[in-house]
Amino acid sequence: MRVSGNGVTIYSVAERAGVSIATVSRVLQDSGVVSERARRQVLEAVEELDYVPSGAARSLAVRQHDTYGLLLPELSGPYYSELLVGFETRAGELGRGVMLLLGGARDLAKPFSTLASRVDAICVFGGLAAHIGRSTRPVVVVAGGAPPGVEAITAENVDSAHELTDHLLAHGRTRLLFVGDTTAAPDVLERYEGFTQAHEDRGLRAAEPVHVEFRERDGIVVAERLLAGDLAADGLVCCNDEVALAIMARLTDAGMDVPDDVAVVGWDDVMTARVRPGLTTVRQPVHQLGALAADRLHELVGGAPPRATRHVLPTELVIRGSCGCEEHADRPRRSHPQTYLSTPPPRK
Amino acid sequence: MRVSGNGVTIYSVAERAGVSIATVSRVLQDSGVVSERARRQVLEAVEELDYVPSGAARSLAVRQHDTYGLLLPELSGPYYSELLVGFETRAGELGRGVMLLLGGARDLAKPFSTLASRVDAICVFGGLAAHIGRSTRPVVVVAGGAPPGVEAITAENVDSAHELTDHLLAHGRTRLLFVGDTTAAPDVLERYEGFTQAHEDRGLRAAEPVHVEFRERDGIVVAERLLAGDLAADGLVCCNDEVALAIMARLTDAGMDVPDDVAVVGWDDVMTARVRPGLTTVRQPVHQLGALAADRLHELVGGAPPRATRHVLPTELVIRGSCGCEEHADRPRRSHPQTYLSTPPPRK
DNA sequence: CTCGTCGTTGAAAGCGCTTACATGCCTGAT
DNA sequence: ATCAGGCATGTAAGCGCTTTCAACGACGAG
Repeated sequence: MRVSGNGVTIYSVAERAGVSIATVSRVLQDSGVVSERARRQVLEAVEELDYVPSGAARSLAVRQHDTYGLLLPELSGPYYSELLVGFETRAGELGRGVMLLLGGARDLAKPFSTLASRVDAICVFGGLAAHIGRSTRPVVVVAGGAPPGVEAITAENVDSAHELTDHLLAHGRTRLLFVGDTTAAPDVLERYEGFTQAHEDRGLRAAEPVHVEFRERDGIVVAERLLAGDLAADGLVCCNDEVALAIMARLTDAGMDVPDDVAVVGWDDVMTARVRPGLTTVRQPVHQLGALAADRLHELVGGAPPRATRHVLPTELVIRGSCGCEEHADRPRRSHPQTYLSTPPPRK
Repeated sequence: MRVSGNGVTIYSVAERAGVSIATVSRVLQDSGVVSERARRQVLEAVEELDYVPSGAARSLAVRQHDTYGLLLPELSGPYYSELLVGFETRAGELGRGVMLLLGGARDLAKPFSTLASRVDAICVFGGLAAHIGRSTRPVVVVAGGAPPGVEAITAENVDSAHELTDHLLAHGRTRLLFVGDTTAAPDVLERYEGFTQAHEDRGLRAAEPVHVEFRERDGIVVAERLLAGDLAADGLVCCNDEVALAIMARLTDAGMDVPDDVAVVGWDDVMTARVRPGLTTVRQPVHQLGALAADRLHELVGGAPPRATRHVLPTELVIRGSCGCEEHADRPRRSHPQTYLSTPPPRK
C-alpha cells in the first residue's frame, strides 16, 4: 500500500532540473549559494512535478522535528482553547508545528510516547504531569507543579485565592464554600490553600472543598445541591468561570439572588460572555501562558538549561458585582434580576 | 546544536540487549516472532537507556507519517473546539497523531506546505479551502465546498435554513434579517440560500444579508445597530449561536423583549450555556463532522478513491423559546414557583 | 602562460529505522 | 545418523533528505 506522497522525491526534481540533489536541497532550504539559473530550474521542476518534500527525511537528516507537542486534558470551555491558541501562535512564529494530544479518558501511555517520538519537546498541562515519565524530551508543565528538574509555568494561585476569599469575608460572608476538585489539578489545590489561609488569617476555619469538575454541568449539580439544602453557603469560590456562571444561572433561575442571597466568584476571566451581575473573578493570562510555554520549549531545545524555579505569571482580581460589590454604574442591574449571557454595554 | 533525543538509538539498545537491531525493531513494533528471552532483554535495555525512538526515521522507513493535519481558522467559541475534539479523538482511535494549524491572520502558504510535508493527509475547514492548492496529500474539506476531485463533508444547510426561516415566517414575522458573512464560508452562503428560498416560497423577498463575523463582539455590533434604528427587523436568523446569543443579550439588556419584540434564532446548538428564552437553533453534528473527516482521511490514505459527492450530515431543528414558540416546561422559567435555599424541595 | 581564487556544483556519507532475505539451529521423521 | 522444516535471529538494502568536502571552470594577477 503506497500511500503518502506522489512518489516525487528530491531525486526526481534534481533529474528534471538537470542538477544534483544537493543543489535542489540548497534552493529549497535557501542555504548556500546557488546560481540564479539553477534556482529557476529547480523551482520550475518542483512546480511541474508537484513535489512535496518528505518532512520525515528532513527531520531524520537534521535530527530535529521542528515540532512541539501539547498535551491537554480536553478542550471544553474557553480556557484550554485559549491556552492552545497561545501555544500554537507562538510556535508558529518560531517556525514550529504543533502536535496535539487530548487526554480524554483513554490510556495516555502509548499515545504519549508516540508523541514523544515525533516532537522535539512537549508542553504538558498541569493535571497531566504524571504522564511525563522519564521523558527524554524537554518538557514544560503549564498550570501546575512539575517533578524536580522539569520546568513549570503557572499563573499565581495562592495569593489571588487569598485575596479573593478575603474580599468575600470582608463582605461579611461567613459560610464560604470552595467549589472545585483539588485533586484534579495542582492549580486548584493551590487556590484552596489560599482559600484556607484567608480563613485562618481571620481566625476562621475553611470548609472542605466541594469536589466538582470544571464543566458547566458540574456547576449545575452544585447549584441543585444548594437549592436542595444539601449544601449551605452565603458565598461560593469557584474553580473557574464556567462553573461559577452555571451555578449563578441555575440559582437565579430558581429565584435566588446573586449576590444578595449568595455571592459567587470564579476564576479565569476567559468567559467573554458577561452576565448580570458581572462575575467577580481572577483574571489569568492564559494566552500568555501558552505562548510562554512554547517559548521555553524553544529555548530548552536550543540547549538552554531548565529553570529551577517555577515561572509564576501574575493574575489580577477583577471585581464586578457577583461578590456583593456595587457594580459600576455603567452596568445597570435590571429590576428583575435575571441572568443573561451578555457583555457590558459600551462605555460612552 | 545537538538537540532532540538523548543519543540513544536502536543500535545502542541492540548492543545493550545483545541482539541485532532487527530484533529490537521486532519487539518494539510487535511484529514478527521473537523469543521471550530476547524480548525481555530488549525491553530491559530500552528501559535502562531511556530509549525514545525517532519517529522521523520510522516514518521515513515506512513512508508514512501516521499523522493527519487539521487546518482551522481559529478556535474561538465551542464550534471549532468540538470539531477538533471529534477529529483528534477519531484520529487517536486510528492510532494517528494530529498536527494542528490555526489560520489566524498570518500567511498560510508556507505553514501549509510545511504541514503537508509532515502528515499523510489533511482536513481543511471550509472557509480555508482555497489554501489547498494542488496538495499532493489526500484532503477532505469539512463544512464547505471543495474543488472538484476533493472530498467534502458538511452538515446540511439549505434545507435546515429553509425550515428555520419558514418557521419564523409562520410565526408571522415578516421583516427577517440574515446575520452572517455569506462570503466567509460556503456554509453560511448555503444557509442564506435556504433563507431566500423560504421567502420566495411564500412570495416574499429576502433582505440582503447583514455581514458580520462569527464572534460575540460581532453580534453586539448588530444589536447596537438594531437599537440605533440603523437596522430594522422582527426576526433575526443568525449564522451561529454565539452571535445570536450576543444579540439577544444586548437587546434584552436594552429593554427589548426576545422574542416578543424580535425573534432571534441561531445555528450549531453547541452553546451548552442556556439562556432564557431558550435559543431556537439548528443542531449540527459537529463532533461527528470532525470524526468523519478523520475516518475519511484514513480511508483515502489507505487508497480508497475520494467520494465524488459531498457527504452531507443531517441536522436537526431545535425549537426553544427565542423564535416565539411556547417554551417547553422542562426548566422552570422565572415566573414559576421558586425554590429557596432554606426550603428543601419536597422530592426525596 | 601559469597559478591562485572565487563562485558554483556534485559525490557521498550519514541520519535511525523497517523489512525482505539469508542463515543457523533444533526438532522430529525417515 | 540424516535431512526436511520451522523457528529465531542477523545482514543489509533502502527510505529521502542535509551537509561536508572536493572538484571544477572561469578569470585576473603575476
